Amino acid sequence: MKGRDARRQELVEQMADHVLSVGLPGSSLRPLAAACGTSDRMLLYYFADKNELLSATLGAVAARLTQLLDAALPGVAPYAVLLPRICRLMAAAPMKPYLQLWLELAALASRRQEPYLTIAGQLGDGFLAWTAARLEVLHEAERLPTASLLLATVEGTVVLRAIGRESIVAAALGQLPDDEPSPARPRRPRKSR
Amino acid sequence: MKGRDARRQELVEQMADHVLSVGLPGSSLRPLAAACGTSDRMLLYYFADKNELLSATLGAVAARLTQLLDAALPGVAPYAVLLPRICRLMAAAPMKPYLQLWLELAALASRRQEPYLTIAGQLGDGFLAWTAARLEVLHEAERLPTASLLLATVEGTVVLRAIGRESIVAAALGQLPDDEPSPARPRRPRKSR
DNA sequence: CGTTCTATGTAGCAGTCGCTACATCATGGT
DNA sequence: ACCATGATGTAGCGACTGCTACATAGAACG
Repeated sequence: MKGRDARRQELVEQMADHVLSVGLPGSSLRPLAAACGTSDRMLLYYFADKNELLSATLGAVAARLTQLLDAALPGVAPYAVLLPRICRLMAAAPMKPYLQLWLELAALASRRQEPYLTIAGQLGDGFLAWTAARLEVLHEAERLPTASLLLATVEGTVVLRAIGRESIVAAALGQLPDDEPSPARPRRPRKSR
Repeated sequence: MKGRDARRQELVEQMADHVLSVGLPGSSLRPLAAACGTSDRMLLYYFADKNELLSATLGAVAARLTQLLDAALPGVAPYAVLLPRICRLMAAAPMKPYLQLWLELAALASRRQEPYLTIAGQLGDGFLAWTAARLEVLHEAERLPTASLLLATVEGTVVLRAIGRESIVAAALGQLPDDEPSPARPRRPRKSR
């Protein structure tokens, strides 16, 4: 009885691993159960149905992502610096599973399917808050609009990278400083460090 | 014998209708066949397998999208005007089925699955070319980087709208002119204040 | 006329999907 | 000692998946 919630949490964490590695299409009950070392029968013993099970799992994934993002980029920076910085963060290997899942969520949310729409929406809000908190801004009134614009652009680079067009991302960011706000712009990064 | 290619084309167009209305998840053989008034048996008579069938269908969808986009926005405009203009175009009703499909494609492409990766990549290139052609730019060298940045931001707004966050899109575009490049910026158009 | 080729129907295969009915076993409270 | 409860296995259902084997009708062609 008391172990029940604990067991649920164990399962959720293991399912989160699985969902992150194979995504939603590979997350039917039997593979999920196998990844937990149990049976589909038991998953539906601990969870009412697949929807509840997936909601819990995606919640856990979201929590991990939040933690991962909070750990990265502790500093604050103005728009022109923050944008390429976040884009590079999103291109890093540890983010890949999350972003693949994120796109699957977005596609399902686009068809207004629950629970995906709600979960994706919350994740989006979290993203925006995280971005806004890291944005250095002259007037407070600019913070949310600027963070929104920044978030949109970052999301766009995620899509472009997903379809194998890193070149477009690079060209887009070429419009902006590499890292520190450098005034003149030779595309070659400085060799010293 | 010769009617074969014509028949294939008929089927492709009808399947394109169906895919646009229900997306890839609802596009298994039997529903697709029903939408064409035929049987799964016949689809696989005209196409080698589901992959070939889907590739052809998505190609037709891409052609329609290209036509639709070329018809819209004949004019040329600078970055700050073109961005909100394209974003508004993407928010228009006729674009919705295409963008839902686009996100599904992006999600599959993100997992490097063929033929989706290739098709999505080509669509992305088309988008970029289309954007670049409509961008008014001071120096030709800026065209591609600027169009890339614009495209990324537009794609981002598509994602944000997909997850039901039109508010974020609005905030982001609030950073930019509504249509004509007007210098001062009271958010309420034209009226007194 | 007879044959051959194209188009189509009917049936079904082996697999997966989410989900459930039923049986069993162990444990712990009374 | 008995029984209730919780945990788990086994088996299966009905629907769906992509795909195929077989049969057949009709048209084309010799």
